[in-house]
Amino acid sequence: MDYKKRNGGPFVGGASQAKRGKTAGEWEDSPSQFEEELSMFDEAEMDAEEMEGQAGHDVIPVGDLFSADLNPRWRRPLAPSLDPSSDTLVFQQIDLDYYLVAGMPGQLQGKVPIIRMFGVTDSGNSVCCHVHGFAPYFYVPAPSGFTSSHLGEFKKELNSAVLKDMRSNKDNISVTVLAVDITRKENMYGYHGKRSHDFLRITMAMPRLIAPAKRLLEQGFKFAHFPIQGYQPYEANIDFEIRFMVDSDVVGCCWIELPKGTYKVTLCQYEVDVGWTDLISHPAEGDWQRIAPLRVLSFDIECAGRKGIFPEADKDPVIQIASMVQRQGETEPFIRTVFTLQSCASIVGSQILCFTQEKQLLQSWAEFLRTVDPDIITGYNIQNFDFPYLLNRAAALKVNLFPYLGRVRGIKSVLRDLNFQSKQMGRRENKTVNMEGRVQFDLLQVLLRDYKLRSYTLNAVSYHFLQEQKEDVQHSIITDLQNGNEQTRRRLAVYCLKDAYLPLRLLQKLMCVINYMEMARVTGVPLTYLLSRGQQIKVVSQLLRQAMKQNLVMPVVKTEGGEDYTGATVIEPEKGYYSVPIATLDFSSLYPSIMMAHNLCYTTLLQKGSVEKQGLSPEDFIKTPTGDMFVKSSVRKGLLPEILENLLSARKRAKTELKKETDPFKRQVLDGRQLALKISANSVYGFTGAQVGKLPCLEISQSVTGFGRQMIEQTKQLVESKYTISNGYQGDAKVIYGDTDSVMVKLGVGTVREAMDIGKEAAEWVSSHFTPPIKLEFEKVYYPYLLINKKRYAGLYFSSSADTHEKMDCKGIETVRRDNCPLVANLINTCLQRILIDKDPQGAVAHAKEVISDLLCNRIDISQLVITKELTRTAQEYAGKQAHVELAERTRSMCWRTPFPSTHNTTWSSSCLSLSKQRVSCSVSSNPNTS
DNA sequence: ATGAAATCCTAT
DNA sequence: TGAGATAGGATTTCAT
Repeated sequence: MDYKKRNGGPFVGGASQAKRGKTAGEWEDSPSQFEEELSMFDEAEMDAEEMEGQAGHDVIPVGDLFSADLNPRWRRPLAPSLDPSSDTLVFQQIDLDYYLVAGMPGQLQGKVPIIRMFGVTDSGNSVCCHVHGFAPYFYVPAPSGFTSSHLGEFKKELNSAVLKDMRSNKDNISVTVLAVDITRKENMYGYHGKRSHDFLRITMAMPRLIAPAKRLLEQGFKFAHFPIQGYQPYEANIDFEIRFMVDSDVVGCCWIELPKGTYKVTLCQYEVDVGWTDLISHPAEGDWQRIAPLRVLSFDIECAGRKGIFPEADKDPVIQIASMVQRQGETEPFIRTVFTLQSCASIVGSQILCFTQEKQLLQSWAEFLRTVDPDIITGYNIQNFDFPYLLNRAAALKVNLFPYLGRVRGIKSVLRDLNFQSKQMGRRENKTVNMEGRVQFDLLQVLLRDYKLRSYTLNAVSYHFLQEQKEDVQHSIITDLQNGNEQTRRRLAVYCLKDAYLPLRLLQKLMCVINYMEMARVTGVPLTYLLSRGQQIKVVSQLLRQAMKQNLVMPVVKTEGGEDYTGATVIEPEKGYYSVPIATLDFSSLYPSIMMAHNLCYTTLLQKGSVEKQGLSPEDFIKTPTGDMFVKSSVRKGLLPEILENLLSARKRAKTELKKETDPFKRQVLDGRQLALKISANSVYGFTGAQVGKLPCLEISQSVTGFGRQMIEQTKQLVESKYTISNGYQGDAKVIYGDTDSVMVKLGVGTVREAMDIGKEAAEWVSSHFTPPIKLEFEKVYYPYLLINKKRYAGLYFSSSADTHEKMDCKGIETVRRDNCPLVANLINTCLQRILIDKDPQGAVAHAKEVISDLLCNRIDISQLVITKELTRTAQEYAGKQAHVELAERTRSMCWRTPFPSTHNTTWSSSCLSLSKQRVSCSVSSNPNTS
């Protein structure tokens, strides 16, 4: 039930320590390791391919003009010609949007939406596929007495109401409602005896007309002789892209086939048109799990800022842009270039293009991007810095051909501010740049979403994941390097290249592309949604797909924050130091398995009075611990349990396939898949409890936690009742702690081996008391174990072997918290090691005293105390604020308190852990004068 | 001085 | 116009 990957341990914090700056003159001495790496690429290519008169390390002085023809390798492979009447076209779709065009013949002056899918074929050719004929729609229940004879009147009245509602009608639309049909559907919210009703399916001309039509019908609508009434809308809040994907069974990043004779080619590298019912979507199974050779571009820019001032696009020039391009699945970038302002000495393994005018540099780089035609663009903080800066700079210099960065000719890329806020991530101001057909994969955003780190600077992150760092160039000297000679500019170019290279390496190491693609495939949403939207859309997408099979429709609910509901139980800990093995038993996937075991779903919920109304007998339904009622699966199987079963069985399949698979690339895909499936299963519960959400249902979420509370209590009692001396066991078992889905048990045995054996037996025995698929599993043994408080403990972790511990596991203690400086984390960590590993509490106390005394006597270099109190603050470095660290207060009160009741007055007693009370506090202040 | 409320970040 | 959940410890800030 953890939602986020964790930072490995306390010591990676050192990553934020930059190498000491080199002094001037040291630059030219010896090539850096990175330069050697670059030159290796060059050699590899010299061997691999005949040089096409285009050396990899050329310096090209492009004085005025620039031509993509100079660089044949930038282009995509030549596209074999395609005959729509005899060839099928198969491609992997990676992005999807829609646009409006002047309407079909017969429809005056209106506009219709066309879905546009972008993708890549197996041979690496790009595809832009226009999907015609799909229109947005929503549902309302048909009023009583409604027959097909009323359709015309309803449509006419709604159409004129929507027209009247429009403030202006610039497009001169005359038809807003395209069609109204009667269809049998059932509301998915609540069990009503499987009775379907007449619904009106209202098809609108454009996606943006859905909202006004919905509002008008909701507020009260009158037509023909029917009385004025409000209509409950259904599925009127579904993004058009999702609507299309659900209806045509397309999932994110799946392969699409256009059979021969169904499409036509209109333009260049496979720009095709097809009807929406003609395209074939392949489920991501077997061969269709593969990934096309996507082009991934990573880039970084350098600006010549003024001393101490963060670069401003209207004043400070862009002086270099480094780019690296790699095909997904390959290990090295095949394009490595730097565009520089003024001359620059050559760098083996990369191509340098020098410009005398900044305007030409910018325009040429845009041309370069369009030529390379990347499917995915990455970099570090490109979303909030590089792209906005480039666009603003191009606007300031009036480089009019610059801001066309997408794959659709003529669409200008514009900068917009976007406010994104969620309870999870707080309020975050973001910028966006539209780039049709390309997925922007800003590595900083990925890391902020998926990893909890102490620092998010590129340097720290690279060190953490790659044990590698940036080239050593201080921001403050960039302008000086630019104003020097071609050697100093070369130094800058190497730095810039590395900043483009590191994101590429990280993307590969963390398998971001694969993992995100698998998530898109599993949940059915476009790749871009995964980075720009929250968790809910993924559940909505799955829910709609499952609902459609059963003719169920999803209501639009008004979002209204209500009362919080009760969550999980945390068993009161028996605090203390345990020098005996403690077994830990966990319910695996607790919340998903509760929902499956008890068939909890919107479609099975019995609302007030339903039992009587449906005439249900007590065997037909259950009453949950919170008093809510749901029908059993024998009456109707819920959608959510179905979704969860699919996810978990698919995960099991992926894991068995993973065991068999030997190809490393396919293994990565499978591993990404099983991870995506697990995360997806865990987010279903959160969706039902999200009170400001698309379809909250507190009856479900509070029942889930209610069952959970009951189960953990029962588990405690079962274990303590069976494993007793009177039942022939070595000791009386005692549950000393438990949180949500786990219990820590002192079994009264002396060895890890025994604790494991009894633990396994106990888990199995307890499981038999619960409804499948609920399952309690033995997970690990802690020996010894230090239980400080609720959600705060540490212990040596045994699971695979009874002989050696795998790690020292710390939960909730300062060592894992990022709001402490590393000094405190290190101190506590050392103390814990003394206590748990060396079994020497006096040693721990001695160490703590020593550190404190060193601190008080100024024997500790306070530059060690680089802290990142919160990640937003680190992120601010990108907004230009230099974090200046100072030691505000050396220690607080030096009191030593006894943390445990005197019953535990063992040698442990005066625990060093009380040091957390006197932790060193550092304050971070903004000081622009600091270099 | 003292306690309540707000803030932060973790556990699950 | 888009946002997963609650429990809970430790510390800081604010009000009295």
